[in-house]
Amino acid sequence: MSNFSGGFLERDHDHQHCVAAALEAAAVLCAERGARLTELRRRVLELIWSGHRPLGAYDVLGRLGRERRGAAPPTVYRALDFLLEHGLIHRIESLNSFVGCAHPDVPHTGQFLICRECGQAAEINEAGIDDAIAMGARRAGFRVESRTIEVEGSCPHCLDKERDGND
Amino acid sequence: MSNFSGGFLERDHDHQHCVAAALEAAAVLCAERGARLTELRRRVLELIWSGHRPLGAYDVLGRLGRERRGAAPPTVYRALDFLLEHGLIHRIESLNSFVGCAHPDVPHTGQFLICRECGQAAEINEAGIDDAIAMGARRAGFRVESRTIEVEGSCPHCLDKERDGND
DNA sequence: AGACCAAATGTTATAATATAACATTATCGA
DNA sequence: TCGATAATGTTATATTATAACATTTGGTCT
Repeated sequence: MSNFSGGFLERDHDHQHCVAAALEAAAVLCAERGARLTELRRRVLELIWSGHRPLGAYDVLGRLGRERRGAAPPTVYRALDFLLEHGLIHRIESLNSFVGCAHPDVPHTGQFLICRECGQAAEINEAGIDDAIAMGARRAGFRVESRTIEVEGSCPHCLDKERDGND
Repeated sequence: MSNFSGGFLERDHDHQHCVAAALEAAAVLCAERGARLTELRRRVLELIWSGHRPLGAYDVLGRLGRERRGAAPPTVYRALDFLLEHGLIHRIESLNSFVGCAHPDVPHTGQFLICRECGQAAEINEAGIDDAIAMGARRAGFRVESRTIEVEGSCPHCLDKERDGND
């Protein structure tokens, strides 16, 4: 599989289905692990999946607040911690925000392409990146425990728009 | 050059010299560019170079505050912005902190190995990483504008200590 | 069912990181 | 020296994140 997750990587993206599939996968995975995907956690995951755009904790809180009284920062951060622990979402360090993971079943650390125009983030899975990091670490005698790989730029869709505006 | 910058990458590290060299390089570079490396900016750069440990803005502020009355967050953030603009420091996204750049003359985006034990960060320059990212981006039709590459783990020095404590 | 325990959530307060907006001071070229 | 511009000072506040303790919920054991 060369394409990995959603957004601008796919030509015809059925987002309804994409969200439903993510929620279903999460349910299955939590059941397998005996982890409790409560209503709150499920709802936070759904909000994060509402777009392929990383969402900040306070964005989530804002949307949640309208429907659940008593929603406060810890409400959201605890749900996010749970989702992170189970690999259901990734944190985007450079944006202080969170995005859904399409392959929570396979342990991995994310590699992200983030569009500065439209804000969408796509997760890729380029073995060469991890290989090259392993190489660099080996040279330095360094033991790798986790990686943060976040690439900013312009997504194909926004590049097209740019060309239409004859750039 | 396989080693790139300081800290645990070098066997015998003369830190006095390392800081002095960085400050001198900054002075030269700013002179060339007609940029003003003021006393404040120079001092902030020096504080950041005080170790190969990324320093938070408020750490810098704390140290600065003792010697300069009227130091406030904007004081520090403005100096940091200047240093970032001129490539004299890098921002470590995953730590919300800042670390000196040993090669400000060569435009590049940093690749960091960050030790969870001792907190030191080393900058490496592994062409294969950028190549692999370029490959992944090309596959996705994505134009790369900047990269965040931060690898967490254990540095050789801390791995040694771990073994001494018969791990 | 009832009692209990642990996990999840609610609630209040506050810590840590970052920026906005406007006032003052320093520097440099004309 | 004057005036423009850049740098810094100052005050206030926005944004992101966590601590600490109270309450509720859900499952388990008898």
